[in-house]
Amino acid sequence: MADNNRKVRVRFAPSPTGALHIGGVRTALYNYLFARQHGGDFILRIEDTDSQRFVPGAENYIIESLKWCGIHTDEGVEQGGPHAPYRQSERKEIYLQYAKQLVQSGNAYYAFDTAEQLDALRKQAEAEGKTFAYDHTVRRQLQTSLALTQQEVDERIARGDNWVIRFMMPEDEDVQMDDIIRGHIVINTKTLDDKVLYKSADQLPTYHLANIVDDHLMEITHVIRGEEWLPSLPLHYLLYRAFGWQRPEFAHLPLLLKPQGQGKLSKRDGDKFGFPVFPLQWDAPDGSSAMGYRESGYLPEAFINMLALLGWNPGTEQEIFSMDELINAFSLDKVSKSGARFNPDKAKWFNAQYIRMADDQRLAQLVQPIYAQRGISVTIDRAAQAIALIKERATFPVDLVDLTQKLFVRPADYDEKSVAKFWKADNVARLAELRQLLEADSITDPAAAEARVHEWIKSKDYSMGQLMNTLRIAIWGVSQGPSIFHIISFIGKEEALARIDVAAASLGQGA
RNA sequence: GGCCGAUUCGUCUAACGGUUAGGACAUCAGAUUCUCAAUCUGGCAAUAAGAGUUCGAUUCUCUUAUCGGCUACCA
Repeated sequence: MADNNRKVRVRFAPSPTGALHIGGVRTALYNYLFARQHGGDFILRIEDTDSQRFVPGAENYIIESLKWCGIHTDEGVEQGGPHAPYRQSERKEIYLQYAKQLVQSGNAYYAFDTAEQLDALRKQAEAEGKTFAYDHTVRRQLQTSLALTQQEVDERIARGDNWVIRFMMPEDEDVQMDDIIRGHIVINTKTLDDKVLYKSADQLPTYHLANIVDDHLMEITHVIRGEEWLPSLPLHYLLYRAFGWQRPEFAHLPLLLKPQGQGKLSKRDGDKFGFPVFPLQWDAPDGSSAMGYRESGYLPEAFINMLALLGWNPGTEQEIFSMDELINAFSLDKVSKSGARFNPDKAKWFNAQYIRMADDQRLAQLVQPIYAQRGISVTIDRAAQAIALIKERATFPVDLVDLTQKLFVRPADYDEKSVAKFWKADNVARLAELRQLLEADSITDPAAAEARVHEWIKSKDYSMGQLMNTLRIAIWGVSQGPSIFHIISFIGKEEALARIDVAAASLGQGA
């Protein structure tokens, strides 16, 4: 059915009902990767056909999120394009004519039931232990254009009665469908109901109609969306057939599951799991706010890499992928079929890998505000040098500052445990000797200085671990951290000697 | 309830009828280091259950179980 000569065009079509969660971002990402790999277009369409659930700011949030992720749209609400507008609320007029076309062709009908009447029918069915379905068994008994005369229908519409247009589902037909990820699927229409295509409540189409019409008009070739849409695939197939349109290929992605508990990840989950579910911080109109990956210190490349591997894998053992590598390696038939629960630890690991690979200057820029916040003034170059010393031990940008802070500011206090362990009379006396040695040394080359000091310690038959840690406490405040000679060479000899003196004055001679 | 989908280490996954069922994260040891990380080495750890088909099933079929989705004038 799909014509392989058509240029690949895919869309990400979120509903602006709140922040985009990571499942949505992943759907966008897979669409983007697929488009780029095939030299096609990636379109951002906003499906705001639910006036009740519309949330101001959500659309902008979606756009900003995609930008941060490095997912570039070719056409969409922001930059426009040949099929503008890309916001369904601005395409209102289009849908009604298509809905009417379906009525005319005998594929849909008007229904005049009120919400109360439908409610009553559902309650009644429930009381009988059944589930009410608006389908072929009832559509001729209810107030529909199938049961009423043309004249009655015209009158009701003319006098302003509420009406909807419903799809007329075939009574008993096996719909044969193909999904790129799931293969062949068959569903009998007996189990399906007559879905509303056009709503009276807000004079807008439902998702089903708007989606098919727009995908057709926008020449979408592949629909890549979440698995929650699988049940409506037969309806969509039938709609394409009713219109006589060429339908796109479909791929239904496995869902992202809640990290704990059960169910699919939802927007309401916010960051209650101790890590974000949103790409960017989301300040909801109700005043609540949820953390984002960006604000938590994730690099967008790490975030994307982690997300790409959640439900897809290249079949090789490669795990670190740049966006370009992803575009190259991505393939829909390597997308897994089952839902994925993601692992916060693995996400952190990815971030650490990317911090390690990141350019020192870039990290210094990124972290500059944190230094400033702590009242530490450093140049980018100096910060970059400091970061180079410790970046392989950082997971988040804030770690870079934590780990380098004392390169710029003397230790404010001395770690109790370290002091108890190493700040002893013997060690302190030897530290005084070592101080003299250092004073006489140039310490321009950390490795050479280290070699000289180590040799001296050995010649004196002192304990390496004891003395070096005593020195570390004096200079660094705690018995952990980067190479002490790198520290000394970074802060300079004068500062190092001063720190030894300060420590001696404040910690005394030791026990 | 009905319909649809899924089911490999704790987690993400590889193995498209023949492997000692592989990797990564996490975890636990050891090595290394001036310390802490990082790094390296090694360990623990899985085919939901039961029937078939087959010389041979993680892989194909069926049943059961479990999980998930949908079942709105929401998307």
